[in-house]
Amino acid sequence: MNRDAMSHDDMPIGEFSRRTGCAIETIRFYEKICILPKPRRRGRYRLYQTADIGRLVFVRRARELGFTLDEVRELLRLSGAGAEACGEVRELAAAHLNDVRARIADLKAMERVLADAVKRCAAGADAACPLIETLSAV
Amino acid sequence: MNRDAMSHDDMPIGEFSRRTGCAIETIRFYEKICILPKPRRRGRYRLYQTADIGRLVFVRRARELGFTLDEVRELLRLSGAGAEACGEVRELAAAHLNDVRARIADLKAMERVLADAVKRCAAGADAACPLIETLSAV
DNA sequence: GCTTGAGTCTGTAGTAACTACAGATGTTAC
DNA sequence: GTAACATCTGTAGTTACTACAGACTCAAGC
Repeated sequence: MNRDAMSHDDMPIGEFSRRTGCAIETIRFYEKICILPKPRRRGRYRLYQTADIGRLVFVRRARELGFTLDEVRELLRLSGAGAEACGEVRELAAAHLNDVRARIADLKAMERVLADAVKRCAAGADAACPLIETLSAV
Repeated sequence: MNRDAMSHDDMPIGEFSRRTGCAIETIRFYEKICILPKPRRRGRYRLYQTADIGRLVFVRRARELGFTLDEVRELLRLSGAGAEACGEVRELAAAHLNDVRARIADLKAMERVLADAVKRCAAGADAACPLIETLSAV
């Protein structure tokens, strides 16, 4: 077994994990669902290269922005397609932005109701618990 | 088989579903995980009563406010415990409210980044796609 | 040479809160 | 009688991981 099967640029999954901030299990998971390509191996051990870091960081950032993995797949495809894909990317992002805004609106509605009930509860002016009353059928 | 096993107040799951706005499958699911008690049966068919509606509506409202089913279980327990449980209810709700606010903050951070990237993309002043650039490693 | 510890491997199951069937059985209307 | 509808049980799918179990590999120390 040739030790030089591993070049100076190669790193095992642990280092790849540290350098991308992505958990080892998540890396293997991304490989299984084809978000990341199958890496070279040295025996049964995966070998990653510095150049692979970019793609995984891209994926993690997209996830942090709330894109689903299906959307991330699409973004990865478009990111390799050059400038003419920009319109499609924008459409995807704009749709996702709408989604995010809708979720914010939903959460704000929850917040209003909760904050009001907690406040009334803390004030203690009500006979029954205002929170339980809010939830109970009238 | 006595048809009067069903009293005038009894309803089958379909009507219970319509009157609570909760899907039939969800009702059976709630029963399985003990959010709802096992109802009486007429043969193999479930029978619900008008009085059962309140509990399910309570559950659905709590869910709409973003409480988890574990929290809902707790709320149900506390709602039967009378006025002295009010403090516990408030604590639970206040913790959940914090959670909701944290999620709003996360989503707003996403919104800012996305909105900015979409705007720059639409302006078209950049050479590369600003959205892809945002996601790519620097 | 042997052990110990760290790192990695595969594969499976668990999480949350449903949702969507398949395939059987029961009830109602005509 | 038969067709249409309602209900039944049980299982599997969804999302994006996370957490093992149990095996294997490798380098360092004695």
